[in-house]
Amino acid sequence: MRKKLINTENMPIANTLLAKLPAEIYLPIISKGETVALAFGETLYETDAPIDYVYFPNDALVSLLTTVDGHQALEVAFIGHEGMVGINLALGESTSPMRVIVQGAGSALRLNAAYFCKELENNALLRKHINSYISALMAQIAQTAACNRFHVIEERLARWLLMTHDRVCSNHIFLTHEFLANMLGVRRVGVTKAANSLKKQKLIKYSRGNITVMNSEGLKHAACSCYEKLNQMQNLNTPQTLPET
Amino acid sequence: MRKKLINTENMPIANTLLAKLPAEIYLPIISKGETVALAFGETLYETDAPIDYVYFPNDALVSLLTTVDGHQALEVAFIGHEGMVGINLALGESTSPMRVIVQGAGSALRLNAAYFCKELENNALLRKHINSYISALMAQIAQTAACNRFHVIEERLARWLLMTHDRVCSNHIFLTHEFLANMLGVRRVGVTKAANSLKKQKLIKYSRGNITVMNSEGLKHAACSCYEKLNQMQNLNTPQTLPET
DNA sequence: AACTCTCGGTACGTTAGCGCACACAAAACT
DNA sequence: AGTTTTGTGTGCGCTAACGTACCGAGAGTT
Repeated sequence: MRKKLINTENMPIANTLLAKLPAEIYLPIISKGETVALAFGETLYETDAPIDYVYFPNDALVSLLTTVDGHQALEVAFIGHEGMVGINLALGESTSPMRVIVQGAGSALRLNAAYFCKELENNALLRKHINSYISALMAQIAQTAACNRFHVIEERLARWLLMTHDRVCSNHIFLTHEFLANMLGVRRVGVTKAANSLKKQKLIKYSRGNITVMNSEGLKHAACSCYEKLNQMQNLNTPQTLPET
Repeated sequence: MRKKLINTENMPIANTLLAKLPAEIYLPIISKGETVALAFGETLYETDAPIDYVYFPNDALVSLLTTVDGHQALEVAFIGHEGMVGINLALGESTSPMRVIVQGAGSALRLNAAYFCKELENNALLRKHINSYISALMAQIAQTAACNRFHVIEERLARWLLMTHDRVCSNHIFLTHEFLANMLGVRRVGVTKAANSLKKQKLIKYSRGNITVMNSEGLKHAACSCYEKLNQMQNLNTPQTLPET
C-alpha cells in the first residue's frame, strides 16, 4: 500500500513509548522506519489478517475493534502516542486477532514486521518496554469491558471524547455520531441523545462531524471514573487544560 | 500461604500449555514446581497485588475479574488447563492488574515467581508458547467484552456453563446463582431467570448450588456463537459429549 | 438552481435488565 | 428441636437502550 511519507527532519519523536528508551536505542529504530500519515477511517489490519507493519503513533489515534455476528463493532482499546499498534507480532503471532482502524488522522512511525521482530530479538530493553505496554494494554481492554458493561452511554461518550481530546492535543475532534456509535457499540440515536445532553450542559458543541470540547473539566465530571483509571494505567497524567474555545 | 500438596508420581500433566512442549523441557519445570490443590473461591491475586507464584491449571478453573466502583465483579477471562495464571509476570510486571480467583476447585502446577522468570529467560521455546498464549488470552478478553455487551443473559449463561463443563470434564458443576451473577456482571435474579429457562428446556438441572448439565448439545444451541469462537481461540476442539445423567 | 447525500434530531412502541423486597425451603448450626 | 443461614423463586415498578422510521438542514455536486 502506498503511503504518504513525512519529512521527519525537524520533528520530535512524539511517541512516548519510544521516547522512554535512551536515544541510542530509539534513534536507529526511527531511522529504519518511516513516518507515515494515517488517514481517518483507514483499516490497518483486518481481523485475522497478517501484520505487515507495526505503528508507533505520534498524533494519530488507533482503535482495536471486535465484531460479533450481526452486531455493530465495539472498541476494546484505544491507542495513541503512548503505545504501539501490532503488539501481536511482539508475541510471536503474525496476524491480528482484531480489526484495527485509524480513528484520528495523524502521523505514526511505521516499521516493517521483519525488521521489528529482529530488533525486538536483539534488544532486551525494547522488549522490556513493549512487554510492559502489552500488560497495560490488556488491563485497558479489561477495564473498557467493564465500563461498557456498567456505565451509561453519556458517561462513556464523555470518557471517550476526553481520551481523544487528550491525545490530539486540540479542542477539535472530527467524528460523526454514527462513527462514535460504532466505537461504543450502541445505536447512532443513542449517541445523538447523549451528545445532545452534553451540548445542553455546554461541555461540547458540534455540527456535522465537527466536535469541539468547550469545557474539559466539566466533561471529566460527566465521564465515568474509568477515564481516570485508564489514564493511570497508561501512565498518562491528565494533561493540562487547553485554552477553551 | 500453606497449600495442600499433591503427590504427582503417577499423574499425567493435564495442563495442555505445558504439554505442548517437548518432555525434556517440561519435565524439569514440573520437578521444580509443586502440584497444589486450589480451593473453590480462593483468591490467587488481588488487584495490583504482587504475583508470588504462577499456576498452570490441570483441572482447576480460574477467572480474571475486573471491578468498577460500586458495581459487581465482571469476569473478563477464563483459564483452565489450556492456559496459565500470572502472565503479567511473563511481561515483566510483578503485579496483577486484575483480581484472580479460583472458580472451580482442582489441581494446578505452581511455580514460584523467581524460578519462572529465570526459566522463561533461558528457554526460548517456553517463551514462545507463553507469548502465544498471551496473545490468545488478549483475544479472549476482547471477545468476552463484546459478548457481555451484545448477548442476553441466557446465552451468556449457557456459554459459561459449557466452558466450565468442558474443562472440568464432568457433568457436575458446583456454583450458586449468586456466584454466576458475579461472573456475568448481572443481578442474581437475572441468573435465576435464565437458569430457570434452561432448566425448563431440560438442558440443565440444579439445586442449591449443584448444577448438572443434562444436554450439552442442546446447551450449545442455547449459547451464543462466542462459545465456538472462544474455543477456537484457545485451540480447544469441542470435547466429546460425556454420558448424560 | 435543483439535486443528492450526509448528519443530526425526534418520536414511538418494545424489551432486557435493574433495584428492591418478600417468601419459602433446604441445609447448617447450637 | 429450634434457630439461623443460604439458595432459589416471584413480583412490581422503572429506565436505559433497542429497532425502526421519518424529517430537515448543511454541504457538496452537476
